[in-house]
Parts: sequence; structure tokens; C-alpha cells
Amino acid sequence: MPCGRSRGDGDRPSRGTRRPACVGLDARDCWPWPRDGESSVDDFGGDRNRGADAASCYLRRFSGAPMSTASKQPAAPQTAITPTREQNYTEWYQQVVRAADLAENSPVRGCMVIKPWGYALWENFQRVLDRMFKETGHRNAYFPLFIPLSFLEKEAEHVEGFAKECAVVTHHRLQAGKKADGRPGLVPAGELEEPLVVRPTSETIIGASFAKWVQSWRDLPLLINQWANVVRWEMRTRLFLRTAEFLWQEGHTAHATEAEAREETMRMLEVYRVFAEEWMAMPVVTGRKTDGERFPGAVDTFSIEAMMQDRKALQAGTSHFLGQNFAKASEIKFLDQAGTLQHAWTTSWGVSTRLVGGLIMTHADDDGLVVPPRLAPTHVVILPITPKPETAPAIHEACEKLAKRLRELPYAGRTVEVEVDRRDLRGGDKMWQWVKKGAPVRVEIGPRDLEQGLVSVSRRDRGVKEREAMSPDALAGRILDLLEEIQKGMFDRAKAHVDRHSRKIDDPKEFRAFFTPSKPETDNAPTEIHGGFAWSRFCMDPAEEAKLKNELGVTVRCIPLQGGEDPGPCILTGKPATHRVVFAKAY
RNA sequence: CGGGGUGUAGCUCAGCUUGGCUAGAGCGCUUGGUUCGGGACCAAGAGGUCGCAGGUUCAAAUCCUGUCACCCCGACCA
Repeated sequence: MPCGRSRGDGDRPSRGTRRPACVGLDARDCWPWPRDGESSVDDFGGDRNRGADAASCYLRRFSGAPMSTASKQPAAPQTAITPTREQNYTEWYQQVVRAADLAENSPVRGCMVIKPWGYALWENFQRVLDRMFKETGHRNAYFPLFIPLSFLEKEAEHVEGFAKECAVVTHHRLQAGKKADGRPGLVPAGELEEPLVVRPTSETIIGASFAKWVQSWRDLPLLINQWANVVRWEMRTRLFLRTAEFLWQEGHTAHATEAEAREETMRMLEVYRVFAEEWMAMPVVTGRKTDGERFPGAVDTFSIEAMMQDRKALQAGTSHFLGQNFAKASEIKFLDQAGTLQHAWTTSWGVSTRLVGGLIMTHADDDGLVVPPRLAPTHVVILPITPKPETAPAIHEACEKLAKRLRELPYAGRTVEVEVDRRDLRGGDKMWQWVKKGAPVRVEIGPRDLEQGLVSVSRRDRGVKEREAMSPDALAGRILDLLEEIQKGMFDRAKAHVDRHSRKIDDPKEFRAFFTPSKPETDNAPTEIHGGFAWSRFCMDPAEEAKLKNELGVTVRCIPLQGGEDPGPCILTGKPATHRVVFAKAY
């Protein structure tokens, strides 16, 4: 694992650095970082961690927790993830992926192993999106992994866009022989007549099928989706955000008219917006890409852009209007009602496992992942507390009874998913594992609860140690509202973050300052979190955009569909501009 | 492909400058015990061809040469 700064046990401070018991102090005094900066207070300081600290300090005070030897050292909060978001955002991200048990690096460079909890998330993404695609008239199909090299060459811009990152298959056999280093082993044999490209995207191979399927205007529109893996040989990769192989869905449609195809493009963009906001609780800006950021071969590319907690933009989904470019390349032609032979108008659109990265960077905190209830693999985790063996059977029975009851309730297109965690682990370990995985609700049932006919309920969007006692009846009656309350709270919190770091900027000096860290960047220190979304006017000159990217690392994320029109001078050139665009640093 | 760095236990690393006992630590893992509405403690234990190949030497994790892999920073990208 490439985590030079992580501790030996991976995810929590060792004894020497543990936070001292904060006896008699207000929780605020446990907060180690300066409170004067906007970021520390608003972004990370104001969230649930402070509550967790307060509760934890309180518990320690009354549970007689010893003042550890660490009390001589500067206070550091005991977060489940080290480093924290503020200390080192990119390292924090990697540690969350690991602590939440989502994925790990594979023996193959740039590829990842998606572990059960991570894959369950993706399965939920798939389930919901697939239903949305079906509801908008699409059907699933599957096209080959291998694309003849000549297919990729058909569309000029497309070639240029992908050529540099394609994996190429040149042989179809292995045989015993001498390897490059002279040692015996398996070597490729049976060279192919024509090399095959492992699909980086499937426009061309699907186009070949569409050309056969479309003859008449009656065959249109043709609305197809496929769930697949694709390969883009990236130089630098990060789990979920950019991997050499990733999982995605790609929709491909063909239409009789430009208007219809454009309408489809926008319809699917809207599907993505709804999915991001209402299911992932991730607010997005929808907009059109500039020429520089367009999909190679597309006439227009639209995207949903989300702001991560480090204020950088993540392109979370794209929808392309391809015009007749690919129809001409693949000869997708039809006879219209007047008997004229015409090229079809096509679209394509996709979202990928990158969304999991977006989910993490939108919602996770310094204690690990936080999963929005509507997409959570498990909504409620029930933890039996069995200090004495003799009471264990009764407690387990109570747990199963509650689980059974909750599982009968319908929620977000399925039923409430409940897991009773009876693994033979220490209670604290077990609880923290579920905190790190981000399960929305934890329920604890122990002997004292059982006696009083109560259960203890904790929410992942609140402090780790906060608990509320209620009867199983009350919980069953309240759980659906509770999950929706968490879902809404997560969106509101994320939206407030976006709003806090989005601003209209008309002064070039302010613009530059906005994207410049307050402290000078040094080689080995992580970049200070800064910037956000600048809504500024732009004259759309591609040369200016390239220059800006070079100088500040800032790009035009999109020309917003809403709230962009506002004539005035361009922020970069002063020339007349008609629209504000979203400028940001991006993933 | 340019610049920098690292390869020693499952993970994170120490040891190398100045070659020399049976190659170490923390965490994790196993077992036993004490604790336990909480990420505890004590004890015992499993686990390593020191990236690979040559060379120097009585002796190489350590010195030399070559090689491979990976990481970080750049150019490219969902």
C-alpha cells in the first residue's frame, strides 16, 4: 500500500499519540486546529466530529478513563481515520477506502479489487440506475470487449482522443519459449491479422451493430444500454477515481432527427442529476462542456459536476450529443418517411465506478465512510451486547426479532436491510468497523436495554457516542422517517458546502486569489485546501482556457444550464461574454 | 517519457554510513488468562530465500555492478 504516512495498524492512533482524556474541558478545547480559518470551522470543524469529541470526553470523564501518558503531548482527536481531511486530503481518501473495506490495489498496476462492501454499493447504484434507464425506454444488451483497431480509426477525433491510452491485443496464444531476459517461460505466439483494442468505450463497435439494426425510420429510436468494464491505460491512478479498468454503464441511442437526439441527451443528463442528488445525496451542477473538454467525436458534451470536500470538481457523469459523426463513421443509415436515405443522429452517456469515489469525497468524514441510506447495502446494524453468557440467548433472540420486524418495511425500492452482527469480536471493535463502513443506523441491545424494554439507536450522521433509547416499537415506527431524515441531512450538508464555496467573481485579482493557496506550496506537504467553484464570465476562447489551466490548474468545468446567462466582460480577457461558466480545479 | 525516491514478517518501518552472534520493533494474526455497554491489559506463539542476478570477501540485509518492480512530482485523462 502506498501510504507512507499511515500508522502500523492502519487506521487509528497508537497509544503514544492518543488524545488525552479531556476531563473537565469543553469539547471545543479538544479541537486541535486553528478556528480562525474559514475551512476548519465551516467544512470540517462544524460537523459531527465535534459532537463525537464532546461525547467521548464526557464518557471518559465518568468512566474513570486514565489520563494516559500521552497527556504530555499536544492534543489530537481520536479519529478513526488518520490523517484527517485537513491534514492530508488525498491520504485521508485512501485510508477511508481501506478502513471502509471498499477496495484494494491489485497485482496489476492501476487496477483495483472491489471488495464486497464496495461492490454492494455499486450493485445498488446499478439497480437504481438500471430501473431509471428502463423507465425511460432503454434496454440492455452486451457488446464485445475487443474492438478491431480499424473500427477505432473510423472517427478522426475519436482516434486522437483515445489512442494514447489503449490496451492492444496482438496475439492469441502462449507457448513455451525464451522470454526477453533469456529465461524459459510462456511467450506470446499466434500474431493476429489485425490487432484488437480493449474497449476504452464502445461507440464504434456498437455503431457496427446499429448499422445492421437500423434500416427504416420505423427502427428508430434505438435505445440501448450496456453494463460493462472498460480499460483506459492511465498513467496515474487512484482507487475508484481513476483506474486502468473500471466498471460503468454506457447508453447508446440512435434517432431520426437532431431534435430527438438532443432531447435524449438532455433526458439522460437529467436522469444522472436526479440519481446524484436524490440517491447519492450529492449536489451537482449540470452544464455543457467547452470545446476543450468535449468527448472526442461528440458535437456537444454535457456533464454533472460535483464539488468534493476539498472543493475540487468531480465530473460525475456525462451525456454526449454525437450529431451524425459516428453514424457517418459506422454508416448508420435509414430511409425516412419520404424515402430519402439519411444518417441517424446518435447519443451516448455513461457513469462509472468513479461515482463511488464521489460518494466518499462528498460524505465521508474523519471517522470513515458515511453512506446515504437510499444506497446503503445495510441500513441497520444490530449489535448484541452480551457481557454475561447467561443473558446472551435472550439478547440474540431480541435482536433477531427486531431484525425480522424491520426487514418487513419497504424502503427506497426494496426493504430495510438489517444485519445482526454476532461475530465474536470485542464490542468496541465491532462498533467502529460499522462506523468506518458508514452504515446509517446502529442499534445496540444489551441486558439493561432488554430489562427496560428498550434499544439504543445511533446514527452515522451524528456523533459516534451519541445514543438514543427507544422501544423496538418506536424504532419500527420511526425507522423509515429516520432514514429519510439522514438522507436529507446529508444532501443539505453537502449542498451547504457547495454553496459556501461557490461565488460569482468578476474581478480578475479576486479570481486569481480564489485559486491560490494562502501558504506557498512546498514539495512534500499536501496542498492546502482552497478554491471552489468560481462563477465567472468567459468569452469561450480555447487558447485562454488552455493558458489558465497551465498557470493556475483551473479549468472550465461546465457552462451551466441554469443561472449562467449574464452578459458582461470576460474574466480572463475583458472581451464581451454572454455567460458565466463554472471554473474550478478538477479531478 | 523527464525529475526524485523506495524495495527487510500480513501492514508500517528500524538495521546499511563503519560487512561479523540465532535479522529486530510496533500494529495485525493464533492460543490462554484477566477485563469488557466497548476500539483494554498480561503471557505464550505462528510468520522473513532482507526485490532479483552477478561480483568482492574467511564472512554480505550491509560494499560494487547490472536488472526488475513500485511510489511521489510533472505532461494526459471519466
